[in-house]
Amino acid sequence: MSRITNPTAKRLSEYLLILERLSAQGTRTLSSRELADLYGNTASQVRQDIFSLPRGGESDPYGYDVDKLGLSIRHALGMDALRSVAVVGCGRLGTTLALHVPLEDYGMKLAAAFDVHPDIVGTRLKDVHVEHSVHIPRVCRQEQIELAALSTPAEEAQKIADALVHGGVKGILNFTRVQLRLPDSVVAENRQIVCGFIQLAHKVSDLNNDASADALSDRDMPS
Amino acid sequence: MSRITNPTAKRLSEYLLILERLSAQGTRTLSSRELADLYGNTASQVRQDIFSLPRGGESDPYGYDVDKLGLSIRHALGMDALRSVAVVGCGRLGTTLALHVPLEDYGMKLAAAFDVHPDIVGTRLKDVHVEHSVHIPRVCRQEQIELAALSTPAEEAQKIADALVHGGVKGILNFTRVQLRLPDSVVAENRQIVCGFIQLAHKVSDLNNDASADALSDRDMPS
DNA sequence: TAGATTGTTAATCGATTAACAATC
DNA sequence: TAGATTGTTAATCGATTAACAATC
Repeated sequence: MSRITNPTAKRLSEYLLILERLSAQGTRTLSSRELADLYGNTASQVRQDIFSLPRGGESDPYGYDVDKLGLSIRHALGMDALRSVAVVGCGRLGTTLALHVPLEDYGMKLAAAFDVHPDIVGTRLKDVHVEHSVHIPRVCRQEQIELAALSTPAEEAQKIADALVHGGVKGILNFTRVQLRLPDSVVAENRQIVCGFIQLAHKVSDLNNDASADALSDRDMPS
Repeated sequence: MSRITNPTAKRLSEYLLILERLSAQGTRTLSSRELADLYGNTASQVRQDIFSLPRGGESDPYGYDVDKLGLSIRHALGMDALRSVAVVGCGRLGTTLALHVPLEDYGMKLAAAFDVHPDIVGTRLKDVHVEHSVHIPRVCRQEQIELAALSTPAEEAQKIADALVHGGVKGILNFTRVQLRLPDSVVAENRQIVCGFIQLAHKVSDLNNDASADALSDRDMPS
């Protein structure tokens, strides 16, 4: 069914943030070119991405309706559902995830939280009480948890992941620095923050190289 | 120069985490197949990625030396440098970034932190004092900040980004939900956490669709 | 109408996978 | 040696870009 590839899904989720901002500012309509300029890609790619949505965008020579396009994206990306999410590892990062990520706005809700530390177990995070990680399989089944964010120390990560799988969790957003071994029926999305910094640093050096290469070729081949 | 494409750089940074873990566990050597199994891709892709490193891996029919390969990756990704990093927006997320991301292990160091809140300005984060965001341009120049993590509220994000650009910052790791407008000489890497959850949810539905499609075709075409 | 814009197909580009000779 | 493994080139696959008829 959903023939939305991963690169396209990534961009669609980011378009959605842009569309919401525009909508809040009162913009009713925009063209593929305008969205491309805001996002930093090409109008052609924007149209191709929208073309992959089951419902397309809107009308012909007036561009897209901001709100309708947003709804199309939500629908296509499965945000009509209400998926239950657990946060495992309620240290600084886990707490941040639980408190500051607006899951409710995107078809998800925080439905459980786990930790092993006695000072943290029993405290409250938003609408849930932090339970001990030994209860992961039971509570996940009870609450029908579908997705989990993993923000434990590296040492526990694989064991916790195994427990989540036992609990019937289908997707893990992995912030730990270990590569999880999971059955084929469960997907992980890696979000090691340090890798973000590394990739950024590489992009910056790349930019410098390009720039000096350009300068060089400008020198070598005078127009 | 650096003909390392972005997909390859992403994987290399993740290989590096795996290699460090193996090294700590005492593994001295591994083959492209072993790394592929751990990472979840193909041996061919691992070899292709390593082939793109200026220094290759190591020796012939014995696989790669774990530590040397790690060093090669570090070198290729520019971690020999010591890049100065600033965190802007020292709320929960910013504090987490400053305190828990092991920048020092990857050729970076926290060299400045900024916020606008009176209660936060003047406090200490690791080795730096949090300064008021109005001082961003000056302090960034002083401290030669190259990279910044942006974890402010959405409303301030663009203004802060402009200030960072004025301060000579070359790369921004953007955790805010706004798409930054930046000159061509500055790169951004978007890390909106909510998009991570959305993409994970999409992957999960995709998996379900595949599974039911498989079941269907199993039914339709008996072997 | 003329101009702008989409939807969609075709062409190009880049990234992944396959293949295999060389090596130990 | 035989078997395993790399380095590297070639083939395939998928994603991006270009093109353009249809539409208002």
